[in-house]
Order: sequence, then structure tokens, then C-alpha cells
Amino acid sequence: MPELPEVETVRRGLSELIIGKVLASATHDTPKSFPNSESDVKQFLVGARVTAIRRRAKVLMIDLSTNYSLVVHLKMTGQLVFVGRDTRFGAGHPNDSLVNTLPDTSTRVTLEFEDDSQLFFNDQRKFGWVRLMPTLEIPNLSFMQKVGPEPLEADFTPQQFAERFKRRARTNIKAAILDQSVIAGVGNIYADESLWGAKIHPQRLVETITPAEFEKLYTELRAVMNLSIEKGGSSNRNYVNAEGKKGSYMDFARVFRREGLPCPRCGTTIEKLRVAGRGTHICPYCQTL
DNA sequence: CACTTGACCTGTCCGC
DNA sequence: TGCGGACAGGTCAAGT
Repeated sequence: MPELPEVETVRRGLSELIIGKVLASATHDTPKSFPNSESDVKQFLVGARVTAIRRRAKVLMIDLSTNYSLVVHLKMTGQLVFVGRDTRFGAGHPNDSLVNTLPDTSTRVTLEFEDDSQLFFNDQRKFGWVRLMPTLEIPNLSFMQKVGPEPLEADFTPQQFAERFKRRARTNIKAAILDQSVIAGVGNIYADESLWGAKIHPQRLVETITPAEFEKLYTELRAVMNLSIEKGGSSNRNYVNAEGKKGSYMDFARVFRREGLPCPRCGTTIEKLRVAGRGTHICPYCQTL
């Protein structure tokens, strides 16, 4: 999916678009995408007002006035796209947005508001889900119990960052940084980008990383994620924001999906390898074992 | 427990 | 063109 910057971009967009709106209905195609019963929808969603939109790691929470929340995980190809009443009834919308063609074959859940606007959950690969549950029970989800700290929080220090990796001392740094129980929200793009920034080879064993290297990795990770949020996230293929538009971080990526191109730092040709089961991009000169 | 691999799905791209 | 296989931004469950 969508990693932390993409989910945060969706959160900010949705906050502008749907807070205060009242839900009228929810429909879905498969229970895998939306497991709740009709009766749950009727009792806790229909007539409920959207009060807040929150994010933890890569999970979004749309809080409702019924003290229930729509919890959303976009996984690899999920999208949450808002279609306003005017667009829906034919007033049109810029051509660089998805909204003119929704719903489509990837639409899994359709939420309608009382003002006739809509929110679509699209997910080509069906890994993602939307789930209606009591707001107070969200922290009890097993994912929430084990997820690590938010890396962009102001009070998150380099010392805390390094400390979190001790639990994964004997694996490679790429597997560890992708582990959501170590640090929240890092996925394949920002793992590669930050490791390149810190000049750390992704297959280095965690126990061999020096304190100075951890500090550099902390700084680089925060920098690439903050830059990506500023650019509206990365749109490799499927990702779009709440208005159906792509983000531009990929224009600024330095190694991710740039195999065969020169390293922006030294000019050496960027290579692609497989680490922790994921496609991994490195500069073989800047990042060595 | 820590670590690795395969499974979950659909679509697209690349080589023959 | 057609077909098969690899691969895609993420987690889980199962295996060692």
C-alpha cells in the first residue's frame, strides 16, 4: 500500500472533505472487504456523523458520532476516493482524477452520505479491508497492540529509534525496518530510500549497524517521509489521494524503481536485488556489506 | 521467541 | 499476438 506518507495524505484529504457529513448507506461486494452485517450498518453507520479521521501506522480510522469507527487498511492497492454531489451528477471534474469513472471494477465498498456525495473504497487485489467497530475497541486489535512508535512524532528520538531494533538483532536491516512492530508505517519505498540516504546496505545485519548509522538512518527516514507527505505521496501505480489524484514523490525518488539509472550521489548504476522477499534498490558503491 | 517463506488476489509486463 | 511466469506500495499464518 500506501505507506505512512500516502495514508497520511489520504487522511488529510478526507478530513477536508467528509468531516461533519452524515452517512446514509454502505454497500459492498465481498465480505472480505467489509465483514460487517446489515444490522451493524443500520445501527451504527446509517445516520452517523463523521467526527474525526485518524491514522496509526498505515491504518486509517474514520470516527463516527455513534462511537463506532470505520477502520481501513489499504494494503497494496486500496484507495479511498471521495466523489462530491456535483461531480456525481455530471458537473464534471478535471481529467487527471479518477472520480469521473467511479465506481469501477475495483470498487469494493461504497459509502453514501445524506448530501448525495460518496466515498469509494477501491481495491484491485482485495487484500485491504474496511471494518466497522466500536471506537474504544480499536486499541485492542492485535495489530494495534504490537505496532511500534510513529516515526514522525516530534518527541520520537534517535535513541528510541535505535533501541527499537534490538528485538531484531540477527536479521537484516531491511527486514527490520519493514517490521511494523519495530517502527510504524515504513514500507518498501521509504525503506529503500532511507537506506540509500544513510549509505547502509539493506542486507547488513542489524547487530552490525553502528549508533552513528542508526542516527543517520533516523534522520533520512524522517526526511524522505516528510518530503513525500509534502509531495502528496508516491504513485507507483495504484495509489491516489482522496480526490482521486496521484502523488509526485516518485519524481523525487533516488533509488526506488530506478535500477539501471545513475546514483544521484556518485553516478554508479543503481541495481535491483531481492531482500526480505521484496524488490530492493541500492547503489552498489554507496551501500556495501 | 526470532526468523523466513508462502499465501492471500488481480493485473501488467516481459521474454519466448 | 499468445502464453507462462515473475512481479507489484502489506500483512499473516505457518514453517524451521
